[in-house]
Amino acid sequence: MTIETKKAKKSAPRRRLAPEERRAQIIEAARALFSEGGLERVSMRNIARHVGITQAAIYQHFEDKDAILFAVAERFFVQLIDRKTKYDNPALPPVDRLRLAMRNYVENGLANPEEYRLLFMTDAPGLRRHAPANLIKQEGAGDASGIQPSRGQIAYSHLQELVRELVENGHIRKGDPETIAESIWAAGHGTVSLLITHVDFLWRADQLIDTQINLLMNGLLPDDSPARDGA
Amino acid sequence: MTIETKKAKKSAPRRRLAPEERRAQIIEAARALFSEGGLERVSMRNIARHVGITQAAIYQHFEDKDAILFAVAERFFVQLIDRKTKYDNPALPPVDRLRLAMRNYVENGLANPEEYRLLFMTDAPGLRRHAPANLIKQEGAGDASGIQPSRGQIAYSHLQELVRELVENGHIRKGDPETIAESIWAAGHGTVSLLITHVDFLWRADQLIDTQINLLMNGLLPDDSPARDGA
DNA sequence: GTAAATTACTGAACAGTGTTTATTTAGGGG
DNA sequence: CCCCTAAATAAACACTGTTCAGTAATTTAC
Repeated sequence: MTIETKKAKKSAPRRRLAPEERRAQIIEAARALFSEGGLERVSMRNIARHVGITQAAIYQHFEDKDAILFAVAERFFVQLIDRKTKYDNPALPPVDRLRLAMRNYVENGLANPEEYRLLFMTDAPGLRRHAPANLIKQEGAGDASGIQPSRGQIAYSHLQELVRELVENGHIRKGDPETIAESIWAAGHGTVSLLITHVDFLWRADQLIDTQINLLMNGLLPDDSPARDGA
Repeated sequence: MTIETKKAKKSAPRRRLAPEERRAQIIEAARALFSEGGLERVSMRNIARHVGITQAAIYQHFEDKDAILFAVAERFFVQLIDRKTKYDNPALPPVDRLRLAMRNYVENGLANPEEYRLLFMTDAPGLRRHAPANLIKQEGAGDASGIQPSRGQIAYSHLQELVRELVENGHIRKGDPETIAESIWAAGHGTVSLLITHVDFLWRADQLIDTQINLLMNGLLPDDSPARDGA
């Protein structure tokens, strides 16, 4: 109760860490906060509190908040690609591979709703500023431009390639592969996006996912295809 | 330069308006700000500035910010339903009506991207708190519960009814009408949602929309339907 | 016509946000 | 051992939504 009380709150001894270690701590704290409570819970002060430093110290390691979020978001694509290479089998009939790819996409989205929302449903030009190039699709991708593609671009290019193959070999109706790939993405994205946003809507998720995939495949496959229907 | 300077900034004479008039002003200001610069531009202080009052005065007319946004959002559904009753024709073949409905939905979404994002892509429990009931789909909708449906529910019920009719009359493959309606919504939503979010992606929007609708219809229609294909 | 009640409105404050600045200090290299 | 780089801090800025006591303009009551 003395006048000295003001000085009583002595600041904790300053602990200096190797940049890469601190960086990892920050990303991990952000990731944890993010997937437990969404963007709303991720504030610079909150991250700093969990790491044990002050908010301003973070700027020593990241340009701004979006740079942290971008680092968190990249994990999503890593997972998506990991799961893809795990479940996909080039020996399978290409049509089945497309089915699997859609399932994989939807399930990965539903399993990481916050990351999904951040990457695909938020108008985040700030976020995209930190991507090596375009987050998803790159102009003149495949050419010899020096920029290395982001993980999002890699993931998308897998779909592009698969569709191109399907069209070339006549496994699906003919059409512009580029547009068809976009359509497939849109169908999958619509499903994930609605399910994670309108949680009070009375979805029967499994049924919706099956129906969505079946409808799309039915629309894509030629009438004489043996893989048709089922729905 | 006198000491009086502090008092020099005389506050403008206080103009008191009828509540309904002020309310309309606030909604209009919010709507204008919103559709020109998105949610980011809509702040209580910004709205207040445009109306010519202080931010605190708004709380005399709206419980909170979400209540204003809800009022803005309702306009979207009004438009959607208006356009529907304008372009839809019960005399048309039901399959064509579904095509038109999808087009209408997509175009209305693309024409009002900010409202679309707010209503369908944002996790806004606060917004939904102000809806008379569920924003879109109501448990036991159609029964004699006293709650009157929101405009979103009305719009969605139009789709439900159309699909039910199509299934009953065998115009599309059989299946659970509820799930099929959800699938159709998901396909349309995916398209709108991607187009308005990933603006730097190199879409060919018109082509995508056509393909998406054709794919879906092809998936829905029985093999012997004369309305098939085209894509 | 004047007094009383109602309420739209103001100004100031609170706790939070992302970011910037000047300053301190920890820890490794010469 | 000292010095210097850079990681960390404290404090501030401008913004956010919201609350609250007090003021003043309009409506009601007599």
